[in-house]
Amino acid sequence: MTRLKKTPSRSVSIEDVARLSGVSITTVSRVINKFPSVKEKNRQKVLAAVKQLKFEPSVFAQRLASGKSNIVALVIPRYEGVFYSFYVLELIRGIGTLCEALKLDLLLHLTDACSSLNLKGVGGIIFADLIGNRRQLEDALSAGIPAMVINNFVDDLQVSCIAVDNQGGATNAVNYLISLGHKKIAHITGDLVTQAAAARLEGYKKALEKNNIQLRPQYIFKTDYSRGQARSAAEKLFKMEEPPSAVFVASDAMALEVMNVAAELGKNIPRDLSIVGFDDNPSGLYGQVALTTVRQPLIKMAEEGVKELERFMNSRAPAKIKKVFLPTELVIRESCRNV
Amino acid sequence: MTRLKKTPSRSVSIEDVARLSGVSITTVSRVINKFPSVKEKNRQKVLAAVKQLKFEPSVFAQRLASGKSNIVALVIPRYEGVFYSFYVLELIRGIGTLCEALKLDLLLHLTDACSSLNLKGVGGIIFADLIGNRRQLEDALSAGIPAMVINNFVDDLQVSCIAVDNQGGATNAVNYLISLGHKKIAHITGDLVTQAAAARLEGYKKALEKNNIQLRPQYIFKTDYSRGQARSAAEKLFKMEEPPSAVFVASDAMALEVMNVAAELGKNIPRDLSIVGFDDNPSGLYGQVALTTVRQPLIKMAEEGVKELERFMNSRAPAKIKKVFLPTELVIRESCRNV
DNA sequence: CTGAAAGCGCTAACAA
DNA sequence: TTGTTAGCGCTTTCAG
Repeated sequence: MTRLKKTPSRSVSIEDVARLSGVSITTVSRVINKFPSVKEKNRQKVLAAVKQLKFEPSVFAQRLASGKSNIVALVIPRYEGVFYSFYVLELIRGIGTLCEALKLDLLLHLTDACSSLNLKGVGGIIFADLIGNRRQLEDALSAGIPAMVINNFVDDLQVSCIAVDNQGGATNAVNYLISLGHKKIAHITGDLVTQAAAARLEGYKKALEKNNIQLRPQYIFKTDYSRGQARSAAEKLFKMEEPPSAVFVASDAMALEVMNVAAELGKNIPRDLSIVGFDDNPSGLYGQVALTTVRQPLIKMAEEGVKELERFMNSRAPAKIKKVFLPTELVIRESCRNV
Repeated sequence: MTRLKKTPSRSVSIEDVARLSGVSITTVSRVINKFPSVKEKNRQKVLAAVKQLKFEPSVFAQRLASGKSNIVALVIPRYEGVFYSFYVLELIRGIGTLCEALKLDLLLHLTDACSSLNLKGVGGIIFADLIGNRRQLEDALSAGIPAMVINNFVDDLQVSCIAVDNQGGATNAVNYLISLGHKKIAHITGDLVTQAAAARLEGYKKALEKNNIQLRPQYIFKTDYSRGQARSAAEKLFKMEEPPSAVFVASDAMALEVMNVAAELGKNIPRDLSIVGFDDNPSGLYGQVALTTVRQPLIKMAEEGVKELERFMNSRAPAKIKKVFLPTELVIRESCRNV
């Protein structure tokens, strides 16, 4: 642990500022906290002293005295595979950038499900996904700490959440393929331990059902979101006696891998296979044929999550709980064709 | 800002524990901080009370009173493109996981170069890369805050750093190609604003020079690490009147894109082109032909960085500065052939 | 080995 | 509009 103050040169405190500017400590505090009641002249004196002394208030003292915290903890379950996904980084990026702007301290917790978080001192918590770590969420809730869940719809707990409408997105994607005349539509799932992947599978099924297309179990390939498993799935798919004419893939990264396999097998996209991905990962634009995909508003989800949490943190009364689904958008590019 | 304590039920403090266990506050504090001098019997009483009351010390009070902080700030420059790289996520993962284990609070700062960090209260800072934000580092240093730089070798500042031997890695890669008989070796660079990409280019040049192979400027393709630019580079490369027989690519992601382009053009890897990447990104394993690459110890770099920083934070005396290069490892797989 | 007392730097009533 | 006075919850001399 580092000593914050060196023994000889104590760092400047609010008292030094008060002395230099000739007002009381309280007044300095008021200026710092932007109380409107301070006389302009004093404000100026204090501000000048602050600048001259390069004073920065001690956050610890502030938090101790006020009982307030502007620390936001972001909890990411460290399950196998999260770290090879497009979305975690997008989420971190979105949350990190907004916290930076809002002057919130972002505490990153990569937890496994069983460890318990040190909740004391954090002002609010954002749970990114919920994979085996519901207990951590329940702990936070029962400790009365403002909490938010993103990328996961939680309907059985009193907590705000903001998730992507994965099922709707998947349904749209498959409906689109159907509208193009496809009947033999496969699906390469993500890791079904995640809510998102499960919902996409559900959406796929719904779309087929609504259109009276019989579901063929052999057209569903379960994976863990990895490129490796996407590759095996694609290889099997192309080898089927009755191969599908289209496939809806649960992530762009996997969809790209399917395209690679196709290229290696001498298949043409979209002539031999129409493909729709999910994510709107920029990588999808770079291939020879641009990938049609479902855009999910990750950055928006991250930002809304932070804003909503901040609302909680600032409201004296327990804020109203909101559970929202963010819509997706089908981005039609070149990887599908009419049949 | 959230109130940490509800008005009615004050959270349990050290005083409650002292009262319940019948000793002084001081003794409780000693037990918490594992002072050896407490009588075993008292220790037990205190520990029992702590458990019964579910007491957790307030980190703010601790920090305020002791002047110590176990907060580690991770500063990542938010420059265009970092967030599409393999390495940032690896770094976050490595650092996050270790901090979790070491009970250090990880504060994530995605900064732009010009904003100044709120350094007050952090116990130590890790700078991941240094891109336009040297001033932030200098500020930290002159504020006397323990700091570390990772993924960037800094030789003109009194600061410990731990970087990957990118130049050596690149040289090895190119030497390997040369040993296979290649003379016409191209290089697709990364974003030369990063030290890593610049060093890899340097290593490429060194290897050619040492082997008396004349450098051909038209064989060097500058990119920003994006797949898009890798694609254009690859397309140009294949169209050259005298195309190279091998290419050293500054990242695996880009190398994979080169392979995609090759497949689309009906070229075979490694028959028509030998490829070496950089990163040992797991994606490199999934293609039809596994990518030969240079493995860089990202997780190790992250972990060493945290450990080194902790050493700083714990030593009263200014710790000795270390500047280290971590070696890379050439991972030979299937994407290169003899000529 | 233990405890009393003095802060750490700031905020928040309450007066003035 | 401003200042006085208590703390916030813990650590740390310094006596005992």
